[in-house]
Amino acid sequence: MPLDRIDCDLLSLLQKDARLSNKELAAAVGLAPSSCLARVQRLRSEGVLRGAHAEVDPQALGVGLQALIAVQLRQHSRAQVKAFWKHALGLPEVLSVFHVAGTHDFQVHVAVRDAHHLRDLALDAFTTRPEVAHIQTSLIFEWAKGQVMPNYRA
Amino acid sequence: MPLDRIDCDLLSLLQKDARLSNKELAAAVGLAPSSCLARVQRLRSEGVLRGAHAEVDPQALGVGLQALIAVQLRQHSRAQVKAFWKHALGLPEVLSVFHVAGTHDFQVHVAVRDAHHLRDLALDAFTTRPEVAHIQTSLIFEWAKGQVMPNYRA
DNA sequence: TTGTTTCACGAAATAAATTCGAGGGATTGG
DNA sequence: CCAATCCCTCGAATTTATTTCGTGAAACAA
Repeated sequence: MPLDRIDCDLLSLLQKDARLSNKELAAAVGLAPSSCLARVQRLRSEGVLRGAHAEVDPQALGVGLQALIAVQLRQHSRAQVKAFWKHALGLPEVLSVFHVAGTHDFQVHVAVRDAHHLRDLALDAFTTRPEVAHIQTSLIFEWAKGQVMPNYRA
Repeated sequence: MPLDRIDCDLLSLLQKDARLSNKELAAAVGLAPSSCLARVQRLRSEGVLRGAHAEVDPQALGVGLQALIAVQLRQHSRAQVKAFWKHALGLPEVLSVFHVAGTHDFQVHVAVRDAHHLRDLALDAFTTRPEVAHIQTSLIFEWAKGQVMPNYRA
């Protein structure tokens, strides 16, 4: 199941705007709506297309500050890694979690109300955890996402 | 323009699954389809809902490796920051860019084919840049996104 | 009270998604 | 070389959803 050029175009278009109608999509890739639909359904059933998520304005939700929190664990046992992973993903303030190799073990992207909230979060949800040895918080000035996942199969 | 409980429910549902039909959405929040549509349209026109993006399987696109590249600039002039920002966002390998305050100036999330590709990217697109003083690359073992942007207005 | 605003509803009109049968190439096997 | 098969496409018909619009009820202000 290789991806041909039309599949790639579909993936690219839907990553930029998942609300494109099947009709618009079909026109954009030069296919009849029924053929286009069949392709998109195939991509979904194969797991290449995993879903779609709406993007909301953080400020409208009262998010005034975002930060990256670098976390170092005390030990690198599988149990501790898993425990922290689950804990972090369960916090409402957490937007995403990276488990990384390097000087730190995790980078956690958080969205908070303000500096006060960030301090409380760091102290209550990170520093006090038994598996956490050390954290280092970096304020985010600006944050942007690339348009699409690169495609190395093209 | 305050967000009431129904607005928040809509935002939450659409962040989890932007492909929900208006009909399903209406049923989920207990509104008639026409009323639900009016709310979603209002949220869009107000800029609270910014759009929707499909999620694709990185492996299906030949992405075998992801990394976080921490970047330190030589100087912290506005010109250098802006230059690097634009450069990074223009690279196809870049998924997102964080401009941060702290020991580093940027964290760049990249998706590459393999270790070779990562080395080439680091050397050709980061280290050789005039405004870059130093980089530190961290392999990503695992990466997960939280479900929704937290809502501090509720 | 009275006027005004806001919001939800449902029916009708419009438009879209989805199903299905059939035809055109290309590849495979005889 | 021919025939059979497969894969993908198309377009019309059907089903389903989106969108528009007029109405009316509740909340609020004067």
